[in-house]
Amino acid sequence: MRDDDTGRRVGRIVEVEAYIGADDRASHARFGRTARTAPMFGPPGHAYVYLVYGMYDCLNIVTEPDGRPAAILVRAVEPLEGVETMRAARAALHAARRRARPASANGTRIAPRPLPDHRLASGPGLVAAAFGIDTGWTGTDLCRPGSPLRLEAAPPGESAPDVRSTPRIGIAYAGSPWTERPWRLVIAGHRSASGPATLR
DNA sequence: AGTTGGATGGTCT
DNA sequence: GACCATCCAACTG
Repeated sequence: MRDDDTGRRVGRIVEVEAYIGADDRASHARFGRTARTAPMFGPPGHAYVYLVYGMYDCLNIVTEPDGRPAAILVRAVEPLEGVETMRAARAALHAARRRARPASANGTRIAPRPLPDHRLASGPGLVAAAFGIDTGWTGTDLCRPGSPLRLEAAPPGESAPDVRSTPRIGIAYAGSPWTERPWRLVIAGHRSASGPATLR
């Protein structure tokens, strides 16, 4: 959840990916400890946020003890509270993208279908956009009570979700066996998971 | 419903 | 100078 004067935003993490160790050829840590990846080397429970494709920020949770590079990429979140704040935060991104692309050849533009609440944060770049997270959040303690950005336990009594594992997304460059490692974890069939409906 | 190409800038060789 | 832990509009069928 994000809990500060920008508006309280709460969501349930429904999809993550694990990047573990310097030998993981899909991990940023494959280059060793650099200025960018230093946060991955610990301490655990803190945020590692990076910019990808020049436009999208991605939120990671550092996992292993100090000195060992590992993190969990938060790929999708089910919005629970602060939906309007998330929508507004995403609007800025939308506007920027629309500016970047010229109108179609005949000049018409089809109005995009309104985005349903459950799809507001269904992708790693969208999670960061909806929660207003950028690289400046790197190092934030996500486990400290009262932190403006933090993890909370699931509500007590909530039944354990049906979690499925698949290969990780967008890492073809890593090669075998890293491309096949089943280190993407999703709540089975969840409508807020990333990707087209047919792949959820 | 599935595919394609472009935006965009930090990071690493 | 090449690549990229992405996303969406605009295509095709």
